[in-house]
Amino acid sequence: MLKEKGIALCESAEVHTDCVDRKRAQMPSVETLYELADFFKIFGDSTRMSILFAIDGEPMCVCDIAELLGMTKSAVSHQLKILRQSSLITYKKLGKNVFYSLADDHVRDIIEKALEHNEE
Amino acid sequence: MLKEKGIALCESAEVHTDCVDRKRAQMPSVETLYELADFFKIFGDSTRMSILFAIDGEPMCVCDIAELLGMTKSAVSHQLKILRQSSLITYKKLGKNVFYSLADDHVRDIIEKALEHNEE
DNA sequence: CGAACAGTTGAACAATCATTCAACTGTAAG
DNA sequence: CTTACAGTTGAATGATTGTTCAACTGTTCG
Repeated sequence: MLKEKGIALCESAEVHTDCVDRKRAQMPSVETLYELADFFKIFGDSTRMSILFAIDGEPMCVCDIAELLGMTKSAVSHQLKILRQSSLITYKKLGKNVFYSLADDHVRDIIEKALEHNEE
Repeated sequence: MLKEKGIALCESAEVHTDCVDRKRAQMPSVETLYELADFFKIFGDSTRMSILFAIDGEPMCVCDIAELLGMTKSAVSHQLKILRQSSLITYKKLGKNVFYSLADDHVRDIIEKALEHNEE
């Protein structure tokens, strides 16, 4: 039964394995999927998101970011470490202060795309 | 001290409040920041990311997605619910099966942007 | 040198979250 | 009607994770 059909919908039990096999061939590697998820995970926290907006345009030191966000320097520093390890931000020491800024424009692009989606 | 300077770097204690105030005026609302973080949080899981790739192009039923990912139908269904609640996917009932597909092209765009970043 | 401030770090705690398990609904077929 | 399969759901469990706290490093300034 159900021998016709090309790539339409999988509707019988026999076709399902075909469907799965076809999909499996198109799927990205497991490593890519994990990297992608880990990448988005970085943006999935309001503190980190706030920090990214804070240091956008003009670099800021930890102390000021903490005051801006109403958080402790420690909490901010922990999140800055995560952002640093993901190469999303860079820093520059100046006396007692450490100034953080966005690593590149790519970060801005992605957030902007999400903002567009958000406004719909 | 340090009376000159325009918008350069904040280097003394007095200027810091200026810097913070300036930034505060440019920051998005707290609600926007939370919405943005919550949006990215959805993508920040490898199972959900895999599901999005699976149903890209051709719709798939829960059963097949589960087999493709090597997971239980229950685990997949739980994640599908989250994706549904975020309006990232839609579904269509056909007999015993429920076929899921991407809600719009916006989702593809964002993932593609991340893939670009990932390949650098 | 010593006090004060900026920043980092590790452990502990609390909250969040993904998966499992079992029970359930609804549809298709014998 | 009854069996079998697809899918959903809620509670429980285990893992992950953000924040707090305290201790520490390093720099500036008196």
